[in-house]
Amino acid sequence: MSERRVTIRQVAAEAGVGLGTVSRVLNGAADVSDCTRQKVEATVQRLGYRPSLRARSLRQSRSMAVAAIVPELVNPVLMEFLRGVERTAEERGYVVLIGETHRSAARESRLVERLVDEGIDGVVLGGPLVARDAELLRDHNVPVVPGAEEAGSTAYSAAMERAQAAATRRMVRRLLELGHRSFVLVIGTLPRWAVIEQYRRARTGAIRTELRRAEAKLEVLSVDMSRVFESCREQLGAHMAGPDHATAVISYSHVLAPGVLSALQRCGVHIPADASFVTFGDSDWAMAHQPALTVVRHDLFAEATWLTARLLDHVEGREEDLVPPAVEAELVERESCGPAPGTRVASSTGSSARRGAP
Amino acid sequence: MSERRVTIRQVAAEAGVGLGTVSRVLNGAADVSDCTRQKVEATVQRLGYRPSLRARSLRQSRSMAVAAIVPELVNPVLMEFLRGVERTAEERGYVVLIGETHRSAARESRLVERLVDEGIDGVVLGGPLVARDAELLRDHNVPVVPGAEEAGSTAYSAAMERAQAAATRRMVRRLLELGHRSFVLVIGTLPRWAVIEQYRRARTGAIRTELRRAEAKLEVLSVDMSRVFESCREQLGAHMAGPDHATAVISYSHVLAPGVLSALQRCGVHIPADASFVTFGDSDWAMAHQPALTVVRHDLFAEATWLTARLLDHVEGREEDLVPPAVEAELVERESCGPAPGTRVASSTGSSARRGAP
DNA sequence: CTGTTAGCGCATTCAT
DNA sequence: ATGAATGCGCTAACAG
Repeated sequence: MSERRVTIRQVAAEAGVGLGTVSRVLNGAADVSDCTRQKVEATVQRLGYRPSLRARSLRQSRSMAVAAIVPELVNPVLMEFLRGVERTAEERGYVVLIGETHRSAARESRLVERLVDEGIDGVVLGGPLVARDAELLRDHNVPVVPGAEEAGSTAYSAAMERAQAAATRRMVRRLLELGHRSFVLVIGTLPRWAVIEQYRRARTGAIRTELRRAEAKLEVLSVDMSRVFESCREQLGAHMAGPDHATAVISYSHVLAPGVLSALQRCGVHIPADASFVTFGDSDWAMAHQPALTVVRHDLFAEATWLTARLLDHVEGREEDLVPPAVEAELVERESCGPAPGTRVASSTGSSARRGAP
Repeated sequence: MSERRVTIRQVAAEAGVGLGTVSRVLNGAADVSDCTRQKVEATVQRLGYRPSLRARSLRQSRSMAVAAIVPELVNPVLMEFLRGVERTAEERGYVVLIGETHRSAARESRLVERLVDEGIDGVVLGGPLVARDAELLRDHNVPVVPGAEEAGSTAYSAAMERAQAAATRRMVRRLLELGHRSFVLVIGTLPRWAVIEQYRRARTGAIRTELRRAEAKLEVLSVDMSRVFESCREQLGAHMAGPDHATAVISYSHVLAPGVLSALQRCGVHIPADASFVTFGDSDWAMAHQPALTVVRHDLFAEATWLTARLLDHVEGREEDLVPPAVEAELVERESCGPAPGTRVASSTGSSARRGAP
């Protein structure tokens, strides 16, 4: 129907009022007479006028858009994160630009530059940024959550790490309690600025500490993320064929789990009879797997929701310093963990069995 | 560092050249002397100047941004779609706005209006749109792929439907060949404008046709998407308890599969001994499941890639009418399908065994 | 080759 | 309460 974009001038002309008046009506300014207001609104309707957000953005230097930067979109766990961002942004009238770095510093830089040039209102991070990009953002006064770890770490990321570490420790202890003494941790090879690097440190640190204390063995296997299945097969095949192979297998990431499970099966390792299995990150599939998978679950959706709300508060000037929510990370025990082969376990104290939907 | 945004004027002033010259250098116009070009570039560097994309957008009425509209982000299959869009958009210098309708008409409308106002360059659809929104887009000359089905359907969606139907038929025939005569199709209850509605029609149509021809029984179970696990348990529990329960279970969607599998297991149904299982949509988890799942796979990533490329070609004026690619949909046979209980099967002709990563 | 002018569509001063 | 002017930062069309 409409040939050319209808502008605010046309509305003004058609309604026989001044240009600014239309603007006032649109923005719900208080001081407009009911008479003119209705006249304008009618004209707006009739002409099918829609204000141009880019003109508005240029004028107000606010774009009502935020960006979510994540390493990759394949990871369902990061999807949860993205969902959380999208949800709260949408609720508050913002759109979200998706930024996938593909774990490439070059792409990340291009992306961040583009976002800055776009005049984005803020960015929420699903993973760490290389220093240069973080600086660029800071130099252009683009708010970022979680905030840069100036002098250590922010209250939020500290809480997050603590939660991760705590759940991880519970997981390891439970495994030790079940008699396991030989562990293998399967981890994806990643560039130095890996997925939510803070988590990584928290997790691996907790595992190492607990295991050292119990004088248990830990082998770390790095698999090639670009060929997870094959790589898992090779690495685990070699390891499990060895004389004293692990009886407890920990998958560092939700995306790794299928590869690890598949490899284990091909090695003829039965879960949980021959070995126990646990992974970070939960999903319906982990629940439906047979046996159902024990996981360390972290509610990234909730986290993203909270972070985004915080970002938008900041953007909108309203600096309510919300207390960080209880960042939840929990051990969900299901069937993939059992006593180490040839072990008799007394009781399963301290286990927090959960089965609810993820 | 930078107090205020540095503009093109400052660069011009600092470099001692005209305003337009800087613009020319920035846009790589041919007719600039090397001398001035270098002078300008140096100044740009020194001042850390970054052109404002919103000003540029306003002027050129092109935003270099496209939107991807999907019903939901939870579905990993739609994620694949989103990945495809993001990938090719990024390659060509566009950013992508994510639009999640949450399967709500109201949200969809808000979203589309916002996108139109934003002056988006185009939108790629991961699901159908309500008529009103499609019109709004059309009225504002926003290109959309897949195109509206004017007078039936576009060449593309026709090809897509054909591919879906063909793979679905192969799947059903294979099941019949294995001796199954009683089927159950588990499907999510959705608003009328469901996920990629075209697929749905293609799939269910193909299933019904094949089954009718073979005089086999089909029961359709609708589960509540908001509580998949519980709903599956109830529905399937009731059905499988009946006297002549199905021996072949088809899950309509990838997100449904975990719920269905879990319910089946709780019913004491062993796969594939007691019943065969197949789902639409593949993933690492489907491969790693025990038994590994037979699936009808459709490469949504490839599809999104192609669609987006086509959209951008259109946006950029270059109207190369690419021939639709061979839209792949294939039956991937794995271990979750076997002969119907009490049946002896001759050979497994016509089966296309595949095991590659998804 | 380069400087100047005129808007893109809007919100925001100012006057009235 | 409202109309008129100013400019957000940029590109395009025009002069020189």
